[in-house]
Order: sequence, then C-alpha cells, then structure tokens
Amino acid sequence: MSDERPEPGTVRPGGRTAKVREAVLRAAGDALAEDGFDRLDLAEIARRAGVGKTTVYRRWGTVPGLVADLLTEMAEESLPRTETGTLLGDLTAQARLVQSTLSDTRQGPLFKALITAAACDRQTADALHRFYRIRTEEWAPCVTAAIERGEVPEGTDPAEVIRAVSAPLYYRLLIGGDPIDRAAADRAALAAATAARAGAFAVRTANG
Amino acid sequence: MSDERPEPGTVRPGGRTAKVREAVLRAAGDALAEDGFDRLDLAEIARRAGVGKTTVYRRWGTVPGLVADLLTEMAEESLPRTETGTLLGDLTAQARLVQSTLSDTRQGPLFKALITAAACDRQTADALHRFYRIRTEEWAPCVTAAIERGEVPEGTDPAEVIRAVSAPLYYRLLIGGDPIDRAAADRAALAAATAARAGAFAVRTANG
DNA sequence: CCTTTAACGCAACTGGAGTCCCGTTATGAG
DNA sequence: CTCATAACGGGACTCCAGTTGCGTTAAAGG
Repeated sequence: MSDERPEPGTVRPGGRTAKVREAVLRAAGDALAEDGFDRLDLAEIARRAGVGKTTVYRRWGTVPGLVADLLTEMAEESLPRTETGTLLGDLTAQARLVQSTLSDTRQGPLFKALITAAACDRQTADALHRFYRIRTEEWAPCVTAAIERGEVPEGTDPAEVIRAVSAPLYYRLLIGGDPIDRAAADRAALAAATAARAGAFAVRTANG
Repeated sequence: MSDERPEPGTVRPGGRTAKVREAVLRAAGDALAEDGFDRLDLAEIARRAGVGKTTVYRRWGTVPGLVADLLTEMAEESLPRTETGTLLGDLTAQARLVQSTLSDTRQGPLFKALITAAACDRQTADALHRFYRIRTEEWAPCVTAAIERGEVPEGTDPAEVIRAVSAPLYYRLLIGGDPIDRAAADRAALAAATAARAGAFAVRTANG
C-alpha cells in the first residue's frame, strides 16, 4: 500500500528515453494532423516513430494521455511577439498569427485534433487550458501597454481582450466552417480593439 | 451496376420505423451528454433505446453518422427570439440564451460532444454547419433592424455580428475552460454591440 | 382481409486495438 | 570497468466493437 511507482521515463531520462519521447511526440503530431483524433491508433504511431508499441502503451497508455504530453511539450516553445505601438496594430498582428496557424495545412487540423482530444478527456483539457493560458499571458502585455498609453480604460482585463481576438477564428475552425482568411482576422482584431477602447472589457466598478 | 438502394428508413417510414428513430436519437443525445463522443458505443445506445444493435448499425453505421442525423433533427426545432428594441438588448438576450445552454448540465456536454464529432467527420461537420447557419439566420433580423434604425452602419454583416456574440462563449467551452457565466455573456454582447455600432463588421467599401 | 417485403432482432462470428510475458538493451551509480 | 535495473522490443493472447446470416414482425398496397 505504498509503492506509487514513478511515471516511466522520469527516473532515467537519459539519451534513449528522451529520443523515444521526441520521436513519439513528433509522430503523434503528424498522425493527429493527417488522420484526426478519433482515427488515431497508438500502434500506428509506434510504427511511425520506429518504436515498439508496448513502449507507447506503457508510457502514455491512451490517446488522450499522449496528446496531453504533446500539449505540455508545445507549451514550452514560445512565439515571438510584435510591438507596433498601437493596440489595433498589435491585435492585428496577433489575429494574423492565429489565422495563419489555423489555416495552415498541418497546424489547422492539428489544433482541431488537440481541442477535440481535450473535449474527451479531463487530463488533456487541463493541458490545453495551461497551453492557452500561457499563450494568452504572452500576448497580454500589448493590452497592458495600451492601458498605460491611455488608449484603453483602466480596469480592462487584458486576457479577455486577447481571447476576444482569437475566439471568432476558432469559432470558424470548429463550428461555422467559414474560411479563416485574412479579412476574418483583421475584422476580429478591429472588433476587439474597438470594444476594448470603448471599455467593454473593463470590470464593472461602481461608476455613475 | 444500377441498384443504388435507398437509405434504410426512407421507403417505409411508418410508425415502427419512426419510433425507432426517435428512441435512438433520444438515447444518442443522452449518451453523448453523459459519456462524451469518444466513449460512445452504438450497442449501448441500442440497449438504452430498447432496440436491436443490428438496427442501429444498419441505419446509421457509425457514431458520426448517427450524430449527423441527430443534428439534422435538432436543426428542425426552432427557438423563439426576443425583441427588445435595441441592439444591445437583443444581443444580450442572445448571449444569455447561449450561456444558459452551454452551462446546462445536459446541453453543455451535449454541444461539446456534437462539435467534437463534427471535427472528426466531414458529413457531421456539414450537418453542424447547417445547424449553426440556421440558428444564425434566426438571430440575424435583430441586426438588420438595428441597421434600419440607424443604430449600426449600412453594410454591416448581420451574421458576423451574431457569431461575434457566440464565439467567446464557445471559446470558453472548448478551449479556455473559464466558467461560462452571465458576466461573460453580457461582456460578449456588449463587445459585439459596441464593435458593430462603430462599424467593425461593415464591409470595407471605398470610403475616404 | 391477404400478400409482399421493408425493417427489425437475435445469436454466432470476426478482426484488430489494447494487454501481458519475458528476454534484451543501455543508463547511471559506485 | 562492473553491476543493478529502468526502459525498450517482439510476439502471443484477450476481449469486445462492429459484421453477418437468417428467421420474425409489421408497414403499405390491393
């Protein structure tokens, strides 16, 4: 009633173990982008990665478990952020980055599959939330700067503005099915910037 | 090389066939809401519906196929729309309706599962797009009315405004994981109304 | 009411995703 | 360098989602 054995791969994370993880996560990303979440077969991923299927089942167990690990990996690599000097400029840059990611032949289906996996499994959902919380925090400073410039009212929630830019694009990816083009990105950025300047994302303090 | 046989259930759609469809779709909705898309078993649905599993496999074949039919059914039942006289009022009513749906114990998981299924299957995705196109068109008149009142610039795309209201709430459901509360709904409606009044959803005509 | 056959239901069957056993490799400590 | 064992790999095995065959029930037409 004591031996909680450590996760495989944590005790001896030397060369081979790390190479296996890298190869499997890479193969998982490829397979997710090509086939989607539901058609995923761990044996197929093992084959792609040049690894025994027993290894994949032992270390990750299930498809959602593997996806969760992939998301943790993805959360660690960071993207450079642009600084244009205006809120609209910064938000447009963000929207276009999201747009080019979601309309990319590999990344679009991959993100769709990641979100799908998260909808099916709690652990994966937590990993996804962490991933987007990090991304949101990376972009938040451009709103903070706008507040300091006086472009946007005090009390505005930066994260809420950032999410407002992305949301319409993800809506298209997952629900509406409409094309995710540059016009859609620019419109999302403009709408978010306009609403932010008007104070739509400010906390409702007692103001007369 | 000729006999394209008709879809089962279309030739003789009398009492029994209709009852079976109703019971199966009902059971499918329950199972989706409770277990989610990936844990779905057609045999389990057959058991719940009090129907032979062969019947379910023969008429719908796969889980996405069944979900697509469920979406078609759901698209036919319509929701009443409120008219408050102002764009913000109408959009707030819409946002709160979406909010109460997505935070409902049954409907929230159900919609998450429906969107997940659509992400995995083309036929289901088409059904989902039709469903939301219909819902969007049902709400669009409140934007059209705002244009006629002069509250919103000419050339504003009504559907785009409606989607802008829903998008942040679906983003929370599927991606961010933040709670879908009334404050979020009201903020989404306020942001969309503000952006719409400022012309953020108007087509970019040649204006100096 | 009688006939035809679409659609259903039961039960046996199948294939492949996921598990288990055990021998092999190579990491990290002394 | 040597040893103990974490981690990997191949292959046999299990179990159940999905298929198939065939007899039964009940729409639809006359």
